[in-house]
Amino acid sequence: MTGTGDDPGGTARGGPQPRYGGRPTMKDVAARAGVGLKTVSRVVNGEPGVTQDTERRVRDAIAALGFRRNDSARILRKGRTASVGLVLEDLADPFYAPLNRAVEEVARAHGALLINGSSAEDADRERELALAFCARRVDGLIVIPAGDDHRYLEPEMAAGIATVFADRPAGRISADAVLSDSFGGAREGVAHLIAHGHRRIGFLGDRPRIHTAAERLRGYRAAMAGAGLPVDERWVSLGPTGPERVRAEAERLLTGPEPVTALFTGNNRVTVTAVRVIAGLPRPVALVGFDDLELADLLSPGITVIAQDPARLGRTAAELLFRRLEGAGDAPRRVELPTRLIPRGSGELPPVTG
Amino acid sequence: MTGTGDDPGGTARGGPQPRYGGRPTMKDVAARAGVGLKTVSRVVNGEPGVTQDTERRVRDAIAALGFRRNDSARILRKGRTASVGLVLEDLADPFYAPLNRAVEEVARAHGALLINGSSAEDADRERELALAFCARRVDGLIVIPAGDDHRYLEPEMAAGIATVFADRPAGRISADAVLSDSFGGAREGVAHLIAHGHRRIGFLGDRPRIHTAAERLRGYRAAMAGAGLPVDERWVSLGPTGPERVRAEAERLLTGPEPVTALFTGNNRVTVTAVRVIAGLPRPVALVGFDDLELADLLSPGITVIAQDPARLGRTAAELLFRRLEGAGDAPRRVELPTRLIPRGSGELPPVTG
DNA sequence: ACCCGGGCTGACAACGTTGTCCAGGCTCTA
DNA sequence: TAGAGCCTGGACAACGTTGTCAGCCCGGGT
Repeated sequence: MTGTGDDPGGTARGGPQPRYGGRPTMKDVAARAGVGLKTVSRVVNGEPGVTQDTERRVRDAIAALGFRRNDSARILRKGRTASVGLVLEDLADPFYAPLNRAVEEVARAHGALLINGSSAEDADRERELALAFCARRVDGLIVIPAGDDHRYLEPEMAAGIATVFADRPAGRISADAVLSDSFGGAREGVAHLIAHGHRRIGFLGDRPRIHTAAERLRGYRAAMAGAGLPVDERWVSLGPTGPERVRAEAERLLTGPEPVTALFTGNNRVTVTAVRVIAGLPRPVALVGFDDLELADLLSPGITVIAQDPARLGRTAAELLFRRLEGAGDAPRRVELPTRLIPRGSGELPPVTG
Repeated sequence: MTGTGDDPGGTARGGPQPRYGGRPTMKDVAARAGVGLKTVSRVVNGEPGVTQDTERRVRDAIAALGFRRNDSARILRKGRTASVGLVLEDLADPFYAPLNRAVEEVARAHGALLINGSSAEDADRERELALAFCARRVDGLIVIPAGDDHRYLEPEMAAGIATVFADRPAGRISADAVLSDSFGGAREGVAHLIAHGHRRIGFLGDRPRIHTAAERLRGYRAAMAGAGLPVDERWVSLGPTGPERVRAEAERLLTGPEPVTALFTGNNRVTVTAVRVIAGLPRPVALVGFDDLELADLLSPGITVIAQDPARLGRTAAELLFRRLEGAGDAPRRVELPTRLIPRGSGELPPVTG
């Protein structure tokens, strides 16, 4: 009898089930409560000017129908979406995940939802995501750049979508950016190795078109130059950070007639691979890595790192974003957050050859 | 002189700039191109029935005004949002981050965006997030439950929002769920310790109202019972997984007159803390942990774990979700994914007392 | 008896898009 | 040359909500 086939009501009890396919609307609630449309709107939004009795009737109707306000319509009408978009490289990366979470917390504190996506270090995909978020009319956008040309965002920013870049600066446009001090951090890390007696230090980093990678390389060179040490270009390896390439490069640097006695690794993925390679060698190799790692203190030796604070990076970027949304209209700002050297053993090993 | 000629190009120069506050709309584009509104819509959506010449005029106008379709309006009109919501415990948790990413990838393959949020293991916050996503009219919802009563989602599900639960089953409603075999995994892990000679095995887990925690405890008891071993209730510690409590409990189990010789830890956070405690002890303590850890193989001894595959969990849940969205209407399904024991050393240590 | 003010309420337009439907002009055929 | 049929383009309503504004009712002041 209650066939699912031609019975429109389907789910609930009897009563005036509205509109076959969809959900009840304020109009339906109004009809059931015997009030006007706008009165329902007032109740739903907690606006004043509704008597207790009317409000009760409306609330009963809402409960009976299972009404929930359609935010799409609300957004269309009001123009603000109370949502921010975040484009990052990889949601699953242990460096970006805390950043993601920090942005979420700030958004939440401002009553906004978070839409996010991974660019997979692909400029086209970054663009595609950012523009999709803009089409959804996010109020603001935080971008961790994969590409190096962000002019495509100019119309959106001009149209009022606040945009903050994080971890890396924007390319070819002027915009807010929140960065870590990659140059200073790398310089400090390499200087630390030099201070422990190393002269032949390898650098394993990401492709130099990535801003942070270029900065870290610059820091490496600055530290070497500052100590009056030459850099053999064969000690420098830049490229994709997949385990295979990094493994091969690490092995190349650490074997052969004149191996390096220490490695500086440019980010967490590279560090992990390098640690695995070193673990397979008979002699100890000093290592300092950029980015902290969970459990880094439990290895023997512990891994000495230049730690960034990804959560702080995200929080700072999000706070700047919301300040912009609240009207701060001064010139684009560039915030640089400090890094911190955490000595744990691997960076304090003396040079060993052979 | 390029083709754009003297026309106001990108952002904002002269020209018929419409509507002071906002962005250009299809109406503005239509006016500028000298065509009807619907023709613009057709061009934007790649619908047939527009001559090349007209299309060019429209595209020029779009470029000149910096028009981008407002997806809020589109969503309102079409009823589908091409977005899915994901409620999980913590975006930054190394277990959930890959799950998040996997859901994103599947959503992307289906042309949908992802909205997500962290419940922080709080039932109210889970509810708040899920309902906020519903108000945005996500097409589907993936929930990693924090609470144990999901009846609040019934109206939404009845109204057509497909919902899949992941990692833990729904409470008090019937719904799709994708789980790991917590019971079997824990039983196997504890049996592994027993097989290596342990008789006094401690269990450090999360609050038992969390389904996975209860299942893992059940697995522990089953393994002990299966070997005919008694369980001293002082060996079992359930509660919040903050480092302080876990540290105190681990120390309690491992010291005193009759300490346990091995630990089974109920999730990645607990494992990490337990490893730190053990590292501070003079004698070796065998350990098997639920959930894999990055670098677990590099510790000495390596950490033996029961590995789940969080990415697969997310992928499976998302695929099931989209199957539902494409119309699969059969009864709620419960998928259980296997776990895998990865022996690395810590689980193979013999019992040592003292 | 009349008017005024304030508190409630509802009718209506608007947000920007898409689906429906019809008009006009063209080509093709008889 | 007229009629049929196709192609292109536009007018209009609808999606569900909120802002504006006007109307109603009631009590109190004149």
